[in-house]
Amino acid sequence: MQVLPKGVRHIPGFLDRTRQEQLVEAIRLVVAEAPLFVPEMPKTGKPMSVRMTNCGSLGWVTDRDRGYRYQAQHPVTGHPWPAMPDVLLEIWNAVSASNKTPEACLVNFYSEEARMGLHQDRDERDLETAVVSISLGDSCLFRVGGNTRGGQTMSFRLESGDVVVLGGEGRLAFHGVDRIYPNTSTLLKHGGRVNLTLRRVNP
DNA sequence: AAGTTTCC
DNA sequence: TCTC
Repeated sequence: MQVLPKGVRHIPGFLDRTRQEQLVEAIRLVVAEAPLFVPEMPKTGKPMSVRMTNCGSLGWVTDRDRGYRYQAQHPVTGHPWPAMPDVLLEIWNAVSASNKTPEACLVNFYSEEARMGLHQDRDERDLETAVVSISLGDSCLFRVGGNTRGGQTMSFRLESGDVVVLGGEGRLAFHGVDRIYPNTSTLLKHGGRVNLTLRRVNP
């Protein structure tokens, strides 16, 4: 019997099709203003397989020279990130159990081949407020474990419209994306998966 | 180290 | 707090 780690909440089908389409349109506008870029691993400069952008007052970025960080400007255009769409704030308010507002929405685009290795979200100064993750487009195999790298993990499928909340004991759970299942959704005309991660950065 | 790997 |  598969049991999610404590503090990890999977809400299948939280967003209906209309809501998902509303989100896609909002993200389309974000990407038009803040183009997707290829993040680099610290030190090595090795490109990650996802492409990303952000909206909100802060965005998560990484490059060879400066590593993982939050900053207020797009690393390529130098412009401020687009505002957080209201639809994202509504979802945050519904599931985060926080009175604080999210400062960052990281937008990760996964092509068929993209993966995300197991990691913790710990670049935020606020490690108490939950992290909220929204899946759109193609399904993926999501892996989640405990708060140490070597521990037990489990995996399950995430589908378009699902929401995952990492809160409480689950806030620092290791998690990643093992694979994308191509052509499993009609939401995105050109396929692929979009993950939206809402985070509070400052306490 | 959001790196290797767990997928199939 | 800054950096990876």
